[in-house]
Amino acid sequence: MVDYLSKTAYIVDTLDIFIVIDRFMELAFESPVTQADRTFIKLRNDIVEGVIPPGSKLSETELSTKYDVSRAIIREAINRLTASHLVERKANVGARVVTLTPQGLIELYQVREALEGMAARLAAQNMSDQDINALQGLLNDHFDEVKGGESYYQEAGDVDFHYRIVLGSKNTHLITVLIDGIYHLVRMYRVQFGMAGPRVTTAYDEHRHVVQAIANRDGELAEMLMRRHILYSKNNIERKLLITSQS
Amino acid sequence: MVDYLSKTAYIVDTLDIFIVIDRFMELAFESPVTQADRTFIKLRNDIVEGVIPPGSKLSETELSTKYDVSRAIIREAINRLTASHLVERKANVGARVVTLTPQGLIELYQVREALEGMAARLAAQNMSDQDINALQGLLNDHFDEVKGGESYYQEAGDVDFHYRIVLGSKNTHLITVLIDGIYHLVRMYRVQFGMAGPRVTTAYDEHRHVVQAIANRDGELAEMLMRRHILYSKNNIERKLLITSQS
DNA sequence: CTCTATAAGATTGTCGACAATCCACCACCA
DNA sequence: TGGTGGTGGATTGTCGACAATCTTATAGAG
Repeated sequence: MVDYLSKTAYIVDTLDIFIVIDRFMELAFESPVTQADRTFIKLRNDIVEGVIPPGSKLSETELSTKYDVSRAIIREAINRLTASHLVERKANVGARVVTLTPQGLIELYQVREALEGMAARLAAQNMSDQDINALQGLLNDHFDEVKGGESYYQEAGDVDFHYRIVLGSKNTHLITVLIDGIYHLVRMYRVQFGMAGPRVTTAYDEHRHVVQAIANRDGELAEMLMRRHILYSKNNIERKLLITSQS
Repeated sequence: MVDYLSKTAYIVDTLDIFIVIDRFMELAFESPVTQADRTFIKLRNDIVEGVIPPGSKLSETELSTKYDVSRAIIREAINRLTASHLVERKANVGARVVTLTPQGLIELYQVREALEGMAARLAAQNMSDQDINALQGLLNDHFDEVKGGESYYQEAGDVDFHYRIVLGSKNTHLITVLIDGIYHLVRMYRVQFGMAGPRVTTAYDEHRHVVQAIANRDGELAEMLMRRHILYSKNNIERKLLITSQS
């Protein structure tokens, strides 16, 4: 039998389809094996989706009955959520879901600008030609959707785009900080402040330019364009916040 | 009695000295209250200092006897270390101290460049005049040391300098990611690869320029200078790595 | 001799109970 | 009435034991 396995890639055989997952994609796909893993993911989702609203107290005993697991598991889940900045814990007092503020959202986007800018720079240097082709293909699919008037671009396509570039940086720290730290918070803000909003077409063009720079292996330009892209997103969101707070 | 307390600052009364600590400095000073806190800090220190060498297996039972606490506490400590990227854990198998590679060090510095660059930009915008004065005072003290030939600048002064600017950004995420995530890893690399090295005078000048840009409230320049400073550090370290690996 | 399957041992995952701490309430006093 | 101190209840922190899983050693088959 052929040895498909190596140190940097392994094969998943599902329904006769072979999928190659390199060691960086592993960081994006969390595969829960233990019960604490599953509970952590459930809890995180309930927090991000607002089922458990911001500022709520997370009682360990209460949650342990609600999710039907022991308190130890809830404790571990809460600890992980604390590391993700989704909850804050005070010793001997308890944990609360973070409260969201416009200022907090701005700070989040400042970190994104720095990290994703660097990610784009590194992606231009480290992505394989194959990955870049796939990324361009993704954008073409998006183009059809945008032209066809379907504008669910933001929610799915935008995430996909940013993920690919971040993974393309091949920088472990960059990837983990963004994917299992910051992105969940961003999603939480999106849900809570109710912004699935448009900004479809311009964002699409910005994505195109970033990919073009990466394809040209121009890291410096890729970083600049990505930073602008995120800055525009931030400004766009700030404008919406002003509008909704006025009404 | 006068109310010294407020939402953003509180007072520590020690030996008749009043120290004002704002909510950002809290993020740098970890005050262990629970036993898990103390064990976490001890374990982390032993890992960073090399008492527990890279790649070691962290047996929960073994550590629980060694540090004289229950296994639950060791587990929590290990979980936190995992969040700090100092150890890696595999479900049902165990945790190991991370192994250090030149490539890993480069990736760390890439993240530092992005985040601390942004920190400098934000510091130029958010630091108080008072903080900036204190920072300049710090540099003057350093100058006397450098001139006096004492070159322990790197280890203490350098850390102090970078901490102040990061805290000056007033960005919670930036601060926590760097201070309780990345800096410990950087220190671990320093210890393990044995580099307390010089590069004193040039680094000092670079620090001066960064502070000058911040004092001028020129965020863009401050970011550029900080990024260059870190890039030079990285190149310097890479050169040393080459030399030591040759000999 | 190599490879596979099984079983023993050891390690991690999970649980419920006990201890330590905090918080709100209430009585008491100036 | 306002403040102070103590007490009871509830919540978190810590522990040891049991269950589930992986690893290693061993025996057997091809």
